Amino acid sequence: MDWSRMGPFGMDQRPDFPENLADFKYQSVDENGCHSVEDTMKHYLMEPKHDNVAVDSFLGLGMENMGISSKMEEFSHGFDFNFLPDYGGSDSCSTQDRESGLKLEILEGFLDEVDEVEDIYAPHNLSSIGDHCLPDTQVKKQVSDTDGDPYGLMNLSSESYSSGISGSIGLSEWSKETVPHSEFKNVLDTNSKETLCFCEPGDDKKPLSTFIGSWVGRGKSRKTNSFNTARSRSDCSGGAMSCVSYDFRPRKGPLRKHIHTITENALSDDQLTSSESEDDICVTNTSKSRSDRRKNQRMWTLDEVVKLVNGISHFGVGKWTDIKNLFFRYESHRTPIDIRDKWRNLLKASKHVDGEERKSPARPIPKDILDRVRELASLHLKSLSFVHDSSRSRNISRKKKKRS
DNA sequence: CTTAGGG
DNA sequence: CCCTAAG
Repeated sequence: MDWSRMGPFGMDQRPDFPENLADFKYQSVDENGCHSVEDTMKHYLMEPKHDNVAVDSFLGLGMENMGISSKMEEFSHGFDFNFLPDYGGSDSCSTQDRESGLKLEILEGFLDEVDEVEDIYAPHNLSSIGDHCLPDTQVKKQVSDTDGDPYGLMNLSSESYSSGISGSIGLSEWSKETVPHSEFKNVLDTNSKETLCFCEPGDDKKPLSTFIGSWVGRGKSRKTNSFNTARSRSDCSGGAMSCVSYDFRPRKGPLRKHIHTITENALSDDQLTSSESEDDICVTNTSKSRSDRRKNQRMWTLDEVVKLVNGISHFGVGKWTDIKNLFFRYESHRTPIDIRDKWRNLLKASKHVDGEERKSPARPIPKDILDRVRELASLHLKSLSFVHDSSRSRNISRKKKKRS
């Protein structure tokens, strides 16, 4: 395959591209005049392949302005596309799994049509949990097969962290990044993916009930919001491809009422006993004191921090929504704002390091990560000043034009 | 809606 | 983590 001609997702690997057109047809039966098969298909066929992950935004530097876009090709050659999920189904999923998954997807599609309440999902196939955890070993092997682990990521991941790290990109040292395997899965795999959260280490471990709870969307227009990619790629929330919002964080105001409605309709209370759902249920007093606020606080795991840093080196500083959608898609908490806040804190921490590590923070951030934070920060500043300079030069040239 | 900044 | 104002 000629990878150089492909975007990050590859030609055949659009995450939301239906694998089986015949099956897909069934889904698109539409009585509300939403999407005809043809329309939807056209949509899929015509749209650019990867408007979400622009290669040239990898460095967050607006490289096209720096005149290195011509190098994009050699750039692409440098990529190790191993991090891409295999949508062709050659390794992790048997064809059988895939088919049954698809059929269930169809059923869910119907349910989705019937039920306005935002997407309640059951896993396609619980047995697929194993399948999805399985690539772990391969994944790790890949990492060690490529040139190692410059940021000690492997050390950060516990043994059971099966979403793992599935590849690296052969750029300069600083921009070498890893992309979480689980983040790149097909929409069809959505639920099995949520199961991957089981395997995540640290205090973020989610019990089954959480897992169930997070099938319930947050409601509101967050549907397209938290699933920005869906909106930008094609409006799949309209019918055929159902998109899930995993945002389940409690909110003040009318939204809370909505969540209650959903949960009451969808799940019995004893199913909602996990930490995450508890948050939703318990926090009924709308006016929270400052200490109560902390109840919602979820410590950032090291893995999350790494993901954040990777996300920033991927999209650049400020692309919080992009980072959320790509790297934190299945962290139901962690809104783009949270991510931004964490970055701000990291920045603070990275600046403090040279003085004395004041009061040795409870959860010290590894030095290499802080180094990377600093690197990215300085890079961001550079790009800012670059923008500034270019805009200034533009203005100057405008003035010159005006004169002449 | 998304982001930045302040609390 | 939350709130608000600005693009």
